[in-house]
Amino acid sequence: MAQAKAIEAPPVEGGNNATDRCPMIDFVNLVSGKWAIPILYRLIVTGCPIRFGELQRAVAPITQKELTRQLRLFEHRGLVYRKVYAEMPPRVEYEITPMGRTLRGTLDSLADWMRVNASHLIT
Amino acid sequence: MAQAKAIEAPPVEGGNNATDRCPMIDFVNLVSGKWAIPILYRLIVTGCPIRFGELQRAVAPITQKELTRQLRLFEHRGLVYRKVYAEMPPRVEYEITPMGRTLRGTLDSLADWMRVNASHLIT
DNA sequence: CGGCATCCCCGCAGATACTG
DNA sequence: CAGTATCTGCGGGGATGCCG
Repeated sequence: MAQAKAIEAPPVEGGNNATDRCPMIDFVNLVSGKWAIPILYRLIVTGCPIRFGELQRAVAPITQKELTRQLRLFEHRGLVYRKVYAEMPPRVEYEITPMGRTLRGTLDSLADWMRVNASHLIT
Repeated sequence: MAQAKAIEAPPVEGGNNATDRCPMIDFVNLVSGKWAIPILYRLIVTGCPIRFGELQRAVAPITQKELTRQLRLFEHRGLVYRKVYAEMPPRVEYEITPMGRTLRGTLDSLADWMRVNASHLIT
């Protein structure tokens, strides 16, 4: 099931893109960076549209630049919706997409593991 | 470093150590870097001692330097055993620890998600 | 308020060569 | 074969300032 015989990667026909290896590499490429997972997880547990500023406070101390960058990446990859309201002052809301939501179980598991083992790990 | 201020850390009951924030941040700190998760996962699915060279081939195309660095980090954190044989030529074997092994379910889930969704994701 | 633009630092990570 | 040393770059990501 979750086996990965990476070494002798069977030659995939056609111009398969870079996702021919271990799925872990794909995952790291997808959520690389210090803030990607925390942002995603926040959007998932929130579950409803959330404003930029509120999100930033929730994932503090991230900078606006980085939060914007990551959100744009997620939007481009179909993990996050972005909704702009033509108001004054401006309002922008972000929300996890159904596909993004399917990460919930995995990320919960991850968070649980971390909560259990954080105290045993040397920093 | 990423210390800054604990903006609005909700008071957690009991003795509260350095891991007072979102466990996701701890996780990213633990396995930051391009190769950490692939290496760890490889050691987990292998399940038995594996030589340095073989591990490197399995997680190709990682460099020796990076593989050494990550393995040392994992060893220091109690996720990986390191066993040196006084032979000629030298032989060093690495193995996942029981604590590291407990990550299996989480990482399997992660890999499964990636396999399912890789094709839907814009690179 | 959201989000570009700019400047800049530092550490991940690659390439290469050398040692026991 | 495993590991170290050195050089190098690239980009993540922080700080600040301006604009609609």
